[in-house]
Amino acid sequence: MATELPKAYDPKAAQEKWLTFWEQKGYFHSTPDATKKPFTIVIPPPNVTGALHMGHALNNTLQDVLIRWKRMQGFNALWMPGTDHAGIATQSVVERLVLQQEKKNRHDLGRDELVRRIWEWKDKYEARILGQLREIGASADWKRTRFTLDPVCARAVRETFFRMFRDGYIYRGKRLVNWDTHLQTSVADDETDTVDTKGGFWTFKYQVDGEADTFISFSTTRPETMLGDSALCVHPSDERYKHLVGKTVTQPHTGRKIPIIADGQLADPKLGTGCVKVTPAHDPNDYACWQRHPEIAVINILNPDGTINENGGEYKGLDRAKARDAVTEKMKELGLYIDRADRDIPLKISDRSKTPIEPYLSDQWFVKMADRDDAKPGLAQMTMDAVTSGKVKFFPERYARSYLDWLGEKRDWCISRQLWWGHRIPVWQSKPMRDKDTVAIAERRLTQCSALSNAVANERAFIKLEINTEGAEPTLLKSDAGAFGAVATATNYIYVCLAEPNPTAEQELSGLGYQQSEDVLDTWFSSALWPHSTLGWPGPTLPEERAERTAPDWDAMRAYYPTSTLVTSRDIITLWVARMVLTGLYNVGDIPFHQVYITPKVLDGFGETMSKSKGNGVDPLDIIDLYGTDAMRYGMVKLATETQDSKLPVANICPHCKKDVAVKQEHMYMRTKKLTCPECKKEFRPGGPWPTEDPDRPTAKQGSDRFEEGRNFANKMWNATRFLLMNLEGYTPGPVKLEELPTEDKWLLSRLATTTKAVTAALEGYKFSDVARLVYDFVWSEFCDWYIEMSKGRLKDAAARPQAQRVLAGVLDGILRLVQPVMPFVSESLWEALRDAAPERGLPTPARAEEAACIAKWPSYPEAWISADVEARFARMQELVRGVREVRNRYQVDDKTKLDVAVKCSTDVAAEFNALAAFIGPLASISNLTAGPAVPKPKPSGGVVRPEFEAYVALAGHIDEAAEAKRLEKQIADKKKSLEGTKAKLANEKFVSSAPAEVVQAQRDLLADIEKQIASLEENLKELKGE
RNA sequence: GGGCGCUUAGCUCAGCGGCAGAGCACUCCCCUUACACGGGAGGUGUCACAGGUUCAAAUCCUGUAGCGCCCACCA
Repeated sequence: MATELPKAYDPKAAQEKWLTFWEQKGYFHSTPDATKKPFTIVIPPPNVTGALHMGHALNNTLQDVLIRWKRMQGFNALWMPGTDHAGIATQSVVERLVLQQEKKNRHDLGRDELVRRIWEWKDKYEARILGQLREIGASADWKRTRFTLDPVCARAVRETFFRMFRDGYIYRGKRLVNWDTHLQTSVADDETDTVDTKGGFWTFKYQVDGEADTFISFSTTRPETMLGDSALCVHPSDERYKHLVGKTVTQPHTGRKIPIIADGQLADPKLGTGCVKVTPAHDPNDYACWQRHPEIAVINILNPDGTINENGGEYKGLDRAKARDAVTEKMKELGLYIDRADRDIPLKISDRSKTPIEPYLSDQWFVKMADRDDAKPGLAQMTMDAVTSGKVKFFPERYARSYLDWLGEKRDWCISRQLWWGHRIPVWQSKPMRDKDTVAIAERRLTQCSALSNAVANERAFIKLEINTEGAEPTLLKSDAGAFGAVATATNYIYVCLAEPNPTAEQELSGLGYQQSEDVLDTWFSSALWPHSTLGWPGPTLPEERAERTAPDWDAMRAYYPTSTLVTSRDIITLWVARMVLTGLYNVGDIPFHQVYITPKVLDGFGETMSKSKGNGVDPLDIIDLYGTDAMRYGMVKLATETQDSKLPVANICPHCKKDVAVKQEHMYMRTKKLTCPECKKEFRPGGPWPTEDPDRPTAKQGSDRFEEGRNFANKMWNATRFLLMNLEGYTPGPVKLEELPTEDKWLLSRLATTTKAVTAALEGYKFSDVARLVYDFVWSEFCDWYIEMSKGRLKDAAARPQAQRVLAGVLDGILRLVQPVMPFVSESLWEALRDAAPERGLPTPARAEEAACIAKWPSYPEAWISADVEARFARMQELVRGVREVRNRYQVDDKTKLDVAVKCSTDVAAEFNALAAFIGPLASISNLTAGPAVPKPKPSGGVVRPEFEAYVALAGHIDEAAEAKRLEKQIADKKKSLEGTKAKLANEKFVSSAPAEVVQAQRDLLADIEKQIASLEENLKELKGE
């Protein structure tokens, strides 16, 4: 009969059981279904490097809450899971591994072998990450799992590149990029860190040509770049140098003549000597200066590995640091050295290799973002319009601004990366050609390639000429010694882009000496396509495919695109969100999602962002292990307030003696890898993202009391259900008629209806924290604390029992539904228990329960159940009960005198008690009203006892009369003060006329209340004094 | 330098015009047959600071300070 549950909820058993069950049932697999409205979320694909962290836990929990909720609401819910290949991050991890284990670098391995190793590595870590996602309860459609290098994604990437190339959005150009000399690749700005480093501030001078006695001095933090100087620059209004502008100096190391120019943006008269050297190829500001002064040269002096190249003359081959010393030394020898001062300089460091970044001029591919002259849309503007028009909405709204501001700059997007791991750029490039005739010949040759011509005719290949004869495009310039000014070298190219792999055409191209670009695409290029590439875009692309548009993937695209909500973190609004909107509009002609919810950030206990490099991360699996998945999820939902970031202080739990050892900030900064337990004095390694185990020292798990709330909550529901199951003997389903129910039932149903409505509204507004709070308060403070207590009496009464059982089962049913999106495991466990005992249940009319909570219908209750009147009466009753308890607790009143309370306290209250006669039965069963020690004894007083019970207290005679009198007097004085304030308020005409009627009424009630209280207190005081 | 947040109880955070709140921690009482991951009661606050608007400000406005994040920049 009644199932007997264990006394406490065991999260581990439940988790394993339900994960398996859900999967077997296939609840989370979605297929296109015309009868249901779709609700789609694509996961922000986690990098295949490393493990999940707290940020993932937060982000994915929230997505899962939305998906589970919408699924219950009857939507065709699809949560598309997957992972990202994360170009640099992944490649450098594997490169490092290979270097450690085999002492080989990537060039030793070769491209194919390295890529093969990375795939191997990826398979392993992807499985781990997906496993972790599954463990946090993610109800994703695992059958659709995607990876950004999957064939479906590759196809979409290639198609996008092809179209953009064809439409003139993608071009090749030279840019100063952040060059990682160690990994020999460019890295994005966000993949660098800027750290203050001790450096120097050198001042040198050059002699002005033709004027033996005239010198001009300048300062620099990087003397070695003097080898690449192509000008000196002063401020145009700087009187000190005005007469020198237009003259030249001879750079002593290279013998190059360089001009003195004036540029108001580059030179700051107040800084240093007011004169600055210009190295366009190795400094972003100088590069910008060159763009304003194209007459000066751009001289690259570095090899990709960071050594000086042939442009550095005799310094060729030297490492940067050695070159710096040598260059400085030479200046000393020439008597051109002035001084050197210590200075902290901001040094850009590559996130991946931890080596200094070198600004470096190189060939890159770009996506043009600016407006266009032709009819085609400007990509940035188009992407902005999607948000300004309200088609894509941000929650919280303010984040739309970061999006718009960034796009507003319309800066071109550099999409090439000098890596091996990623989508290779599908462009074949000719050798540079000197003149137009050569180009014409080359063009003609291309037309003789049959496979290629065929592809061109089918719009599956595109040929583009890049004519630079006029020097329109910046090229790497080397000025001849003794002359300055740009000498444009003619560099004409033919580029061929293939829309899909085409071995024959590729063979033809290579026969003509064309080479495929070595570069791969920026990871964000493939992530940008995620919402549509994972759904099968571009669908049929070949003519024969287009003829029959029946491919299943194409159906998915039509069924689920645009997706509903994107849940992501604020720091990739520009890198990712904006670009998804861009490619969605460009490729599909529609936005990728309707709403973007930006999650808060989980910070460490000291308010800093968690990161691997800081070593302050927390492993969600530690939390799950200690408190259970539901508790972890509840904690995440609870902290997701209006994007208020939230600190998560943690303690290491000593693996030897289980004592909590607080994490200190210095552990983090020093990356402490060893701690001694203050309790058992044994050593352990603090918890955190350490890559390997330490055999000598076990690693501590990390805990945080912030997850206790969720754990306790799960247990509370568990036991509430347990209580019900113990009292379900003889249960019969039956409809519930509100008007026939006792007040406490009406109250409970009113609260249930209110809560359900509020929870639904909170979910709709992405107010996750409210969801957790609302459910918690209703379950704990209302259902358990009051209703269950009051039901105990009725369950013993044969007449009242059936009704009480139905209400209990019905409300619990609603609770399990409400809590399911947040705490699916405990909900499912209790759903099962309840199903066995009361398969038919529910309010107002019972029905057979669904086979699982996760597919149960989302609840909603009649609006008519919500009654302010009932809730107010119940609230007053609670107040009275609390008053009684307080008196009893403070003065240790025994059971026998309990009734006296009602009689001896002020007559008004007694009357109220009588008016609430309907509650007397239920009241009696609230344990604390009936139980209590037999012997009354006085207790030290403190605080305020509700005035309505003062009479009783006085009569009880168990008190320190002098102290009580004093306390009463103070209370009376306080009350009088507050009475004056309220009177003044009500006497104020402006208040009475301008405040809302209910507010004024509340003040009047308050006034009356205070007056009554004062009278009562004064009465008590009199009695106490024996007057 | 530009932008966006934050500052409320010992800790972590809600509240965002109308009698200062929750969880944890703390004090006292209670192993009352759902739950000690529990029950009952209690204490705890110049709502960062300074001005202003308002009958009324933790809440709105202005400024100041401290903290955090993003973006630019620092020869």
